[in-house]
Amino acid sequence: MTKMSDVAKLARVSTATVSRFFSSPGVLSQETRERVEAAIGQLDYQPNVLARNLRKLENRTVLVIVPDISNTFFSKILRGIQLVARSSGYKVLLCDTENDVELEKEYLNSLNQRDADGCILLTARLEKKMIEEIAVRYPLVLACEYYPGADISTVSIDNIGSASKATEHLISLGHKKIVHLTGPMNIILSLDRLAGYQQALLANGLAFDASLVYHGDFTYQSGYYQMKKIISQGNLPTAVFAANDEMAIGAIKAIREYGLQVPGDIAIVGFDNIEIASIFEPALTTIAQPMTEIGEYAMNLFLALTKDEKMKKRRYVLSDCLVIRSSCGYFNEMK
Amino acid sequence: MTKMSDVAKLARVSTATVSRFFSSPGVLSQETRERVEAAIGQLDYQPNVLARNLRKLENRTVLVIVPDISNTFFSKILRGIQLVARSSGYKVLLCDTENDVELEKEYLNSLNQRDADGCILLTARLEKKMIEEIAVRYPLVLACEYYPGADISTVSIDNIGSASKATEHLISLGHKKIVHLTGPMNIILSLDRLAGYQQALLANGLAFDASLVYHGDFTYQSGYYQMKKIISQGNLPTAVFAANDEMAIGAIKAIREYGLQVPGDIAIVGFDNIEIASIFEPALTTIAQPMTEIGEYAMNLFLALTKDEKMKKRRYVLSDCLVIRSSCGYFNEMK
DNA sequence: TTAATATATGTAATGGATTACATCAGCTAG
DNA sequence: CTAGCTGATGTAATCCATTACATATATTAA
Repeated sequence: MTKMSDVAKLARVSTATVSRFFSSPGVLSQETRERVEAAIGQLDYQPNVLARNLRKLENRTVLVIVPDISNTFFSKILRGIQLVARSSGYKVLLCDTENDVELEKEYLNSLNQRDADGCILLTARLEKKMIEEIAVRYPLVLACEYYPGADISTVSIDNIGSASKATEHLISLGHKKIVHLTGPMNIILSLDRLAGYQQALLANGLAFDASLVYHGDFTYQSGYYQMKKIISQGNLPTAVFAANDEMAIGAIKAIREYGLQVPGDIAIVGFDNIEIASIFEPALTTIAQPMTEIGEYAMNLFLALTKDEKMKKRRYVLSDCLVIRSSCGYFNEMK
Repeated sequence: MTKMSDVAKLARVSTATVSRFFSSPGVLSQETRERVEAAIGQLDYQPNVLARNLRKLENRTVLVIVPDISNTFFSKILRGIQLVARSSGYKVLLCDTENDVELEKEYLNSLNQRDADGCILLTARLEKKMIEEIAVRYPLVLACEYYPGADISTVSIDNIGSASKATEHLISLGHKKIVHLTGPMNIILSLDRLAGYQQALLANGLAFDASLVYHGDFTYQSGYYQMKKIISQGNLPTAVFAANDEMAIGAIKAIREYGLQVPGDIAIVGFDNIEIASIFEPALTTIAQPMTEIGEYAMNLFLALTKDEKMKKRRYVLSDCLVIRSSCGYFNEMK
């Protein structure tokens, strides 16, 4: 493998000059620059990143911790991260935790070995204190989720507001008995969506009934089984607000298995607007999160933290929107 | 950040000894080992991977080039790769090309800068010759796809055989006019599935009719639009074999929009068995690929190549199976 | 003309772990 | 008692690019 000294020798300059050719070509005289360029071309030289990394004590890599890559919601965010990463010469180290908190911890520890310069977390199940400590030592950005009151850079949407918006949509269609299918209750995002649901009920003079809240874990399966449970208990709601699209789709499947119609018998609203939401039948009314954009913001925040150690932490709240399709009968009502 | 020499000083040994504590603790005397261990604990020392990488000229990283992470088929394979990677101390550098061949080339080039020790390709759109050249210099594994006649380690299923199996299933149900929705025709996998389709027709005395072959690109959208085209042309088939599940689902959506039934009017078989295949209605009959396993095999092959430069290239063909659900009316026929 | 400044390039230390080789103590065999 | 070996540890070169500092030359100001 050709190294810098080979290029230097061929171009009759020092390695310092070759190095400058890459980092600040402007300072070289035109003649030298051309000689170095020719030597590089002739030897097909490419700098060894390993050596550069050691010298600079950085490695232009961002650890991205994802709870579940097979969820398209996260993979779209990843795509946004990667987009920005690539254009600024950063690499993306993928860590799929499969929802395992221990793995999350393990991967975060690899920061100490300098496997990456910092990280972007798409999940936040570890104790706040632990994350805060890491954020002091390394650039760290939280996307989608957040820790209330923590001094950590964050990108997300207003989960409370949008959950409320989704619920109000159902209320505006005349629904009074609305079930909420939550995500895992150990993450803030699920709590926020539940809070938004409650808020919408109260704002519209409906009583909050804890027995209408069922807990899922964001998988199709949990939506399916929780919905079966609801139906088999016989206390049928007229609408369901699911905390994500997967669960909404699982719920629809369960409803259909009991010979009921969506939205005829039960209306459904989801959350996230993953691709299948528009393709599934009935097409899902849902809250559209700007997934790629969340990823882009997260990576940009990360880069900012990298450059400016003492940067004040920022919290971005991106706007989402309610996408009305057919799963809650809006169009039927309009007829 | 504590370094090895700090530990060495505290333990009153040389850095060589500390290094040996990690690489071959057995050679140290028990007393030394304990002293070093204590010093490490006291200073909370973790070796700097950057330095180790430079010295060893490796970085325990595998580049994984994925055509589309938001396709759950690929994300499951990624999961398999990551599983094995983690247990053998390797990191996964993610490169989503979004089906862009230029990006594929760009990412592969980063091997020359030692960003990774080698790579696993889940796509193979570049010229065979180029890939072969890279495979000579770095460990390289192809998963899912392959280049005919190339000396490259590969993991895949028998696409011809399974496409044939899928088509024969339709034939066995009495279908004679079967449309095939292909993937992009510049990849071998699509060609193989087409070949399997033809093979099944011929083996069963049905003529191959090129006008029944429509080209998609593995997206929902392409399945949807191609199917609309087919129907609007009026020359209706009784069955469709789609080269992947996304297109199959898109096709079903189109069929329904024309007021037709699946499987009543048109039966459908997909390919891959992504998660939504079992949840969608009608649930999709499809070829189940062992996705996680493909990933695991690929990573294991990669590791083998890493250890043994001169290893003979291997080609693994994993077994798949036809999962019969309701999209082609098998169960109806049984009644 | 000389001092001061700008421009271009080189010298060599540096980042932190790894490892070939050297050393030394203690032991065994002849 | 000595040559030869084993086991434990140290010394120092090495991986390769970066960069603070030094040097040399050309240019400008006074």
